[in-house]
Amino acid sequence: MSVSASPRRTPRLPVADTARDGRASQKGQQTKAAIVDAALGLATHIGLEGLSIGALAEVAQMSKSGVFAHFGSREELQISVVREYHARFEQEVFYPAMQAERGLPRVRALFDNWMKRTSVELDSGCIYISGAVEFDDRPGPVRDALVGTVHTWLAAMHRALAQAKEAGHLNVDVDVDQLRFEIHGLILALHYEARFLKTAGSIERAVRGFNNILAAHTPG
Amino acid sequence: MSVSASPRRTPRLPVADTARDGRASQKGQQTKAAIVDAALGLATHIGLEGLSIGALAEVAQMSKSGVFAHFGSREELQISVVREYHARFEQEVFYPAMQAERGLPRVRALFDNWMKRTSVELDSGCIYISGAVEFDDRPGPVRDALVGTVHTWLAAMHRALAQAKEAGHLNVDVDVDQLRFEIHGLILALHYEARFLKTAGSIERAVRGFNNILAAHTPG
DNA sequence: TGCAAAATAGCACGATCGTTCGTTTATTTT
DNA sequence: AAAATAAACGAACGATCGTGCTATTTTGCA
Repeated sequence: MSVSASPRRTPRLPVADTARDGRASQKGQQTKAAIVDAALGLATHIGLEGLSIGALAEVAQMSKSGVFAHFGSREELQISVVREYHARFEQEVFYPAMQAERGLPRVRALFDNWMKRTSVELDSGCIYISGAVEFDDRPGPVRDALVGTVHTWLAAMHRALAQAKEAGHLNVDVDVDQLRFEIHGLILALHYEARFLKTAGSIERAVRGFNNILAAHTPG
Repeated sequence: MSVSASPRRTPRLPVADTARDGRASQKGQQTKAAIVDAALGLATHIGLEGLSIGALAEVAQMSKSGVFAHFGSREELQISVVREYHARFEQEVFYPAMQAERGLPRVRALFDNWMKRTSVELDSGCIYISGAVEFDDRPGPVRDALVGTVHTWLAAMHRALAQAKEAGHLNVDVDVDQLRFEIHGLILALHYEARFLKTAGSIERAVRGFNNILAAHTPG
């Protein structure tokens, strides 16, 4: 029987079945993971929209239909990529920073990791940024997934800032949302100028910008 | 004789011949202008990469080949769009601001117009930003055209800031490049949060950010 | 070891892509 | 007016796209 012989029209949705039971080593899961890994590599270079199943199959050394069967639709593939990116972002940026103590240290750690990721991936690009451009007025589940994960991340940043304020590391009158907005701008400028314009010293500019912002809002 | 019976291989290059002589009203020029206008409208919504000759022909109510003949290649079409966007950007943002007096007033005018453009075009998008994502690691003439016009604009902003410093409107120790970087970040954050995340109040955030930056670098 | 199920391949489809070519229609020049 | 040039069209090309089928192979379990 065919894999895609589901009721009809509905595109299969194999999705979040990362082995509900103990053994997660059904062959399929691990090839799917490999495909998503390759897809992420492609998507960071050419964007979620540029990601094609044919090119992906070539990279993964599989047939188009073999790749396709794992997702049921291109959209589902894109969403998987977004989720994978989110997971790695969390792993590289968020969790390590949570080991820094609450308040300014943690805020600094978050920003540092964020910046590091943005500048390390200068030859691969950030999906949160490229995806924003590709899906800013293209409604649908991919956009929803993107918005969701970005919101999650920005909310984490917000929380860290709010805690810094509570801890007295920031002035009492500081507007946390405003701070978050300005910090976000620094990252975006870093990404734009370093990756697109190839302007030297962008990382240092971002760091200085961050310090400028903090200086304006820290007591003393 | 056929229009496209040129030497062979070389894609025609009608390009920058906006009527070297007096009368610029060769029929072709004005349809080309109309096509570029329509192309710009499409490109701001779906990006330079999303721009297809088929879709453009439909919008322009012409045949695909009729549209194509005006450019000789898709790349040349994209470049034409970049140039047109640049021209309008200059007209809307740069020139009006040059009537404000040198120094801080002009800097403010430039930022205001830039912001206005970024937020007015919230449903259409900025090609300098979407193009940066689409062409950040895709070398070629389109990328070159984009980088060139963006540099031109950022240099203009830089100049205005330098003049403000000379005029004593900014502290003598201020780093103009740093300021420009941070201001650029505010615009990018505005574009990202307002257009993609649809966060309310982003414009006010950008304005406040701008004032914060200036406050940190103005005397008194 | 055998068998059902899952995973992958193969092939074909309709659509759309950029581009080429030959022809026809408009416009301009003589 | 005719002759010459420019502009626009229509059809076709090879490629690639996502997706739908049907086989075939591989896998995991009895």
